[in-house]
Amino acid sequence: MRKPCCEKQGTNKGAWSKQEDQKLVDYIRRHGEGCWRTLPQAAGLLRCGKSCRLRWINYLRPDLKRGKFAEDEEDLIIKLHALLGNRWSLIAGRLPGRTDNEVKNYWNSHLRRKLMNMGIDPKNHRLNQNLPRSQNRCASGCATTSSASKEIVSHPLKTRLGENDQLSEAASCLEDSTRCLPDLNLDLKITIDHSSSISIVEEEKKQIDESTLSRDSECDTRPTLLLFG
DNA sequence: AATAATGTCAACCGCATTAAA
DNA sequence: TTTTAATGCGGTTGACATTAT
Repeated sequence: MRKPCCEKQGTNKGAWSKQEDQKLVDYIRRHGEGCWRTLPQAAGLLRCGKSCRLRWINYLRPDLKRGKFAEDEEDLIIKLHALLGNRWSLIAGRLPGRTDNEVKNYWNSHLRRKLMNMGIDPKNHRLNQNLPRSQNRCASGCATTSSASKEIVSHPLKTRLGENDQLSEAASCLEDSTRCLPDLNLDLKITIDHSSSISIVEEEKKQIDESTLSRDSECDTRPTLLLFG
């Protein structure tokens, strides 16, 4: 049996009080982030380190944006989800001031339903076959209206058994979309306002692909895709 | 006005991954 | 190389708010 992450006896749970927040913020301002295990005691908090970390990352960090998601942020989340699946921390990493928890909650409460209403399966970003084509729009951002020009370069996507099935499904969906949605420009290269977002995504996908390829290198008929918003 | 249903979001839990010994 | 502890991540839960009946 695995030990608990930290001593749980006598620790508080549930919502944080203002005083607790203040103690945590003060401590991190003085000593910086890290060493979450010892932080609670050092900061005079009756919380487990995990709880402190989560509170800081999701709520107290000064660089958090909070508030309503902008339309271009929505677009980006949808596109990144199509590429990366439920890798919320990766997705959130491309949205300055947003946390993985926030992105995940927003996806589950807003975007998922939005896609479903558009006749799109939010799991794999495929068009729902039951709806007439005129009602089907591409999930990967092309049905949105953001004015910002965007680029998503998808690296070769391949199936990794189990956890990454979503990736390959999304990839094949994107591939399909070139055929079924001729108005979608999947040619190559546009720029994006989210500064370095795409190049970093590209890098991360490369890493995913590399680990994928190292497992099954026999197949190399992989599409290179690029989406326009 | 009261109650039920539904939505939202902060926080927790358990597993996976990484780093250190 | 193996073991162990710390940290990170995604799924899930539960409290509270809002909307519908």
